[in-house]
Amino acid sequence: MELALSLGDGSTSFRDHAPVSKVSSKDLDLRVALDIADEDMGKSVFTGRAGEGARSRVVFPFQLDLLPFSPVPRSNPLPQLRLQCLSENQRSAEPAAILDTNPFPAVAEEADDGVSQSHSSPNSVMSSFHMELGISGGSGGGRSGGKRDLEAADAERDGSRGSDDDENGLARKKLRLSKEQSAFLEESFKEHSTLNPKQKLALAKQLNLRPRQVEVWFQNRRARTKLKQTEIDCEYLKRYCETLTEENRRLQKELQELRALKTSQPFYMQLPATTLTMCPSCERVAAGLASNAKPRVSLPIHMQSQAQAHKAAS
DNA sequence: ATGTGCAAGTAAGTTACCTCA
DNA sequence: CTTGAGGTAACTTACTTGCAC
Repeated sequence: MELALSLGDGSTSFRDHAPVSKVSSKDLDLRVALDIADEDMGKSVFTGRAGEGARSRVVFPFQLDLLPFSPVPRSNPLPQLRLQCLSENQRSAEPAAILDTNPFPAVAEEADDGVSQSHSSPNSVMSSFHMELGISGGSGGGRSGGKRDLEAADAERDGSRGSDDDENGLARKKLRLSKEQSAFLEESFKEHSTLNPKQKLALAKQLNLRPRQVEVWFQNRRARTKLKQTEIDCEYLKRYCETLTEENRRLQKELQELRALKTSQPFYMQLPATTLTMCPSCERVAAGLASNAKPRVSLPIHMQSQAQAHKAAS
């Protein structure tokens, strides 16, 4: 058993070799797999304008296994996030299946579909979307509505926004997407977490939603993904901290033993440190410890900068 | 080549509605 | 029936980027 432990300096390229760091002991089995094709992907996926092809393809399967004490069973693992920004060609590809159980004709691409789209998802028993007249306040529920120009611009942009609602004095009403609509959007999100206008229109048409609804759904979906990832990161850091604390405790104990050994058996301690190692069964020092042992635990790349900053600060 | 204004896109944060225990 | 919590659709704001001038 090697005792080398480090936060990692980020020099390890996860791209070049198997991105797995593993720590094993009798009470710990922690495995982190990280595959990042673009190191600053965390930013690059969600920034910049979609559909410009600047980033042809970013794939980052993120897998985190925390065993055996993880509260999350392996049968129901934390979500394995696999987000892709597809190339332009892939983006333009039409979804294989068409899901449209709506008896009403799709009018999502129409310029001023606000009212007509109030029929959105009439097939859904879950849907509560209906435009109620006579609710005071114009734009939804006391909202300021101070951005009329922007909303108008948005409406003009994709022919979907609530300006027409406002003009009609219609309050924001919450649409509950049907299971079919949600499932289809989820499938689409798996293929690409951002949409170009063409895809947005196509999805809206297929699902009989307004393009703005599809856009909002993807925005919220990305936010949920990020939130979930943050929770995962937080949980991992927590366990990582516990591991470090435990290792620190063990090293302190070992140090005490070595000091005691030095005073009682000075000849034994004349051996070079590189020949010392630890017996895996009794966890006491023996010969063979590598002085240049590699770090056995490393953080995911996207956490390393934080850890280093923290390290530097302390 | 550089600066500026605009349009379009996104993330982050917030609000409001709906469902359910 | 009421209520509070949680989920989520819709919205606002701030920022970035690309393009035309």
